[in-house]
Amino acid sequence: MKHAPWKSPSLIPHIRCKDCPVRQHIICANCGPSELEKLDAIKTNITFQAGQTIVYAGDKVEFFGFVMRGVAALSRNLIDGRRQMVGLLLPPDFIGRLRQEVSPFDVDAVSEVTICQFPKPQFEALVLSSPALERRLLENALDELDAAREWMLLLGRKTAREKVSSLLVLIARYDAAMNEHSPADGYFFPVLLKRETMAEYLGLTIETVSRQFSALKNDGIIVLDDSQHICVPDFAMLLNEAGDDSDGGIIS
Amino acid sequence: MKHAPWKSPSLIPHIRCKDCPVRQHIICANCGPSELEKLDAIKTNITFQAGQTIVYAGDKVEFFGFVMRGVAALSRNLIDGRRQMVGLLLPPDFIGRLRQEVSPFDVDAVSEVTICQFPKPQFEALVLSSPALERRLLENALDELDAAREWMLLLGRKTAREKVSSLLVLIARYDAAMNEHSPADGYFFPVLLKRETMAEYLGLTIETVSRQFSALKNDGIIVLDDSQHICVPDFAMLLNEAGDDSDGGIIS
DNA sequence: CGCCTTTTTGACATGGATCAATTGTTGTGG
DNA sequence: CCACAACAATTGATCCATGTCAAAAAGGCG
Repeated sequence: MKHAPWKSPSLIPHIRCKDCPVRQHIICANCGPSELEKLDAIKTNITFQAGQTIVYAGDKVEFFGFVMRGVAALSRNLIDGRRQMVGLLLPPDFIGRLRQEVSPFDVDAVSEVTICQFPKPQFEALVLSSPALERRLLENALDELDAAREWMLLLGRKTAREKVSSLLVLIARYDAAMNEHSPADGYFFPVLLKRETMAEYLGLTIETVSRQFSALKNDGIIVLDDSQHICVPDFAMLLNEAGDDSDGGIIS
Repeated sequence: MKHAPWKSPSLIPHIRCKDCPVRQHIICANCGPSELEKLDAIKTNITFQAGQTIVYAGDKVEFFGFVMRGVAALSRNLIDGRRQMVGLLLPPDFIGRLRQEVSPFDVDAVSEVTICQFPKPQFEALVLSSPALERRLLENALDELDAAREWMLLLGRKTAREKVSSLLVLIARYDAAMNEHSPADGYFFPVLLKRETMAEYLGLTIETVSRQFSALKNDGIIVLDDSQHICVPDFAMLLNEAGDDSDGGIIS
């Protein structure tokens, strides 16, 4: 992930804000036409390939951006190279930190990612002048905080089997939400992440993740087509393996 | 913690906003005298004893509050009673969630805690009318998010010894900050948390926490007076045990 | 002093990490 | 279409950090 062969990110044709595919869900949702014009004037669209690093931990971050498409991840390292993913960024999450010079995380593209970015000073000015924008940022931050805390429970207390099951539930739900329904029995979906990425997210090793997949398969909880496509015959069984308290909130 | 003997929380004499000890650091920092009057009219001060639960997970939360004094904690449970602390609340952190009915966490008092609370509807109206207040909330949320992510690295990848060392660094820094300086060699401080609470925070068992204290003591990293008071002869040594990347951000 | 809670320590079990080998997959050039 | 290289995933054998169970010490307090 961190050392993928270098390709430069590609500047893609400018997408006008009024034509933005995710505008309804992003910060600019409440902007009027004149504000959209202003945004258009200062933004840039960039696409990164899976595996590319968008920001290195310790880098000075000169921009502020939104994930428009794809999945990005925040990760931190310990001295000896141990690595933990600490956040997933899905549209319309934001990259960058108000009033903070350097990034405390690596930010990298898990899948192909398109971001919409703004020069930091101009974006900060924008935030000051738009309470609606600020409200958006606050709600996004609170959602991410809830997700982070959910994940702390997983990292601190769940077994490997529960961790892997929880991740599958998360992915299934996200995939279903993309298609505007809920995951049901027999649900079939692609996992998109490779074992290494899952391991970084779950605080496990690749080998343990793989073993848990095999175990869940043997126990009939999941059916593996190839290693990236999964069918869940009985969704309640999978949920049960995830170990969550029944009244627990929705994951992410 | 969860089953401490019941005492009712005490309503304490109303502290006027203009006399509030932490006002500079709290959301009301930017309010003028007239706004303070308004706040005074709707707020309540309550104190909880160490071990009392302020909010139970799943409860409907009717108020929105700020920690004025003491330490509170957010925790989540798995079905079988495994328990993980997912956040520490120190002044001026807030309790409650905009636009969210029920609490996903237990909130309980680690030490004696005084909170300043507002009825939810009125507080939400206040937020709508005050961009400064909203800005405060956003910054607080982003700080908590950073802290949560730092902790995810600890939970997912650190060894027991690194976890305990990290916690000691965190506490020493907090204690030092309270006294307006930085922890130096020979720094002496009280830990305030009992082993059980540390274990819940670190994703460990009580026994493992205790063993790591003994090990750190034997290795001369710390000197234990009684089990709650610690001296760090060489702070750099302790930092080294915490395993953080040198360029890593400040914890919490 | 005796009761209760907290902490420490010991003996042992085990889940997941580590090290290593094998198999499967994808892409490339002949 | 095959051969080969690079990568991804699985599986096996072994080790060790941490959990578990149990008992002993150390405080705190009426």
